[in-house]
Amino acid sequence: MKPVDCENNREKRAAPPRAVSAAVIKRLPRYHRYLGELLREDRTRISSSELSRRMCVTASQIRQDLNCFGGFGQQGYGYNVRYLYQKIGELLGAEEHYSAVFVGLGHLGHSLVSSAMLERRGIRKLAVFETNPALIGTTVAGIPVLDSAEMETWCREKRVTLAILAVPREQALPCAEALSRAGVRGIWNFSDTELDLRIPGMEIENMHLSDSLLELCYRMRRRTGETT
Amino acid sequence: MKPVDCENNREKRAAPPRAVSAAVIKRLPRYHRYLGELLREDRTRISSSELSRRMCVTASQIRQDLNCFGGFGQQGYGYNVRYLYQKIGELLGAEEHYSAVFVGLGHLGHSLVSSAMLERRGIRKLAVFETNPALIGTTVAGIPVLDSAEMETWCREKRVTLAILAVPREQALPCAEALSRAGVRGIWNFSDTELDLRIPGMEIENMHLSDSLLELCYRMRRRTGETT
DNA sequence: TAGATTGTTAATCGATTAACAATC
DNA sequence: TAGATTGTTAATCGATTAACAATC
Repeated sequence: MKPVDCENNREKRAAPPRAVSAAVIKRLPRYHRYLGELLREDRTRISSSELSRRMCVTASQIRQDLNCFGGFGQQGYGYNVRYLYQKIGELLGAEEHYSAVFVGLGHLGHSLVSSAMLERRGIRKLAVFETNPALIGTTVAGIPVLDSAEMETWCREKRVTLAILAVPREQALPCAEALSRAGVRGIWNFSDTELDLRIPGMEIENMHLSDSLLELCYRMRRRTGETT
Repeated sequence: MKPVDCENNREKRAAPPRAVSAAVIKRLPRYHRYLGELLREDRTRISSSELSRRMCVTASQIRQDLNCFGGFGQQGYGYNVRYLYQKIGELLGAEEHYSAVFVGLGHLGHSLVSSAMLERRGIRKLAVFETNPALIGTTVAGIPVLDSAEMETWCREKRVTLAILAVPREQALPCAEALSRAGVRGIWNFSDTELDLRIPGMEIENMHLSDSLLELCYRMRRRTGETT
């Protein structure tokens, strides 16, 4: 596609600085992780080539990726570790202070509620929703367990933006729809089904544990096969 | 790279039927999941075009992907659901009956031990390893909790092939190395660090929960940004 | 200034899609 | 046989890598 040379064009470019591909976005958290490590090692600067060796990617790719978001580096010097970490963190919305609820308190749900990861990302854990009456009214890791029946109204009132979904497959879609109606904007989905395409306007990240395990099994088998 | 036309070439081709790309492999579990769904709906046959509509991919891609492993379909008919499900299941090693151990009994480790997913894939859960003396000697979901100090010897003796790693970051690498020495062939890694490149000869599948969460946060922020 | 290293454009590579001949 | 749909080759597209001019 050739750039049409009308005046508006310049404006358009400014707002969304050209669409960033999904491949690049998927790599951002990894950059963030490695920069965090460098920070812990008290490194102040790093070049794309040194980082590339650490991360086992090409230096070209690092420079190309980072440049999607603007010039974070400095010619002849490299990248300032703290600054770059900070910038990527901002891109990732690590400092947005989202409000989150959990849906489903099985083993997995329980462990996610108890995890410190969300706070570390500045996410507030407001409540857990469950259908089991034996659990409603209790607290888990200091978070109140509420009745799923109240979920939609409650989330709308509290302006919840993020939900962590760990319910059985059958309940996943109805739950997601209720969350969508309540104005929730993102779902981190641990239920073993896909919601992606069925709920327009909702950002969904599917954590398919079993897909991941199957992929591992495939690679293990393939490797054995090689020796045969 | 041009194929060198020596006699050996033919033989080489036969054994690994041409390398299958990582992109294709990553898609296999998803095909398996959708076929499982069709099976539950008692569908006997499906065409690539109908499946493509369901899965929101192109029919071309489906046919191309499946053909990496041989002709599973039939011209003019499509694919037999049960047969295809079975075949992909075999590819994924769903029926290999691997022996697995768990390492680390934090919240996440606990929920993984308690999950029924592994049995469903025909994987045997043999033991959990922990350093906390208060937990050693107990059982979780019927699985004995053993002392991590015994891990290497124990795994070698029992010919463990798969380990599920859910330990703090610092312990991840030493654990993985011990497992490698014990002859374990694959690690499903839930610790927040990468092992990939440091342990040759071991298949590793990293489940980076926090990377996944960060990616979701990025997309949520981006979407809000669009409206601005 | 000279050396280093980025930002960015051009070349390469691989993956996806389209097209169609083979065949059930 | 005619219709449908795969298997497979060719065309397109996008992502990665290489190269180098800009510049700190």
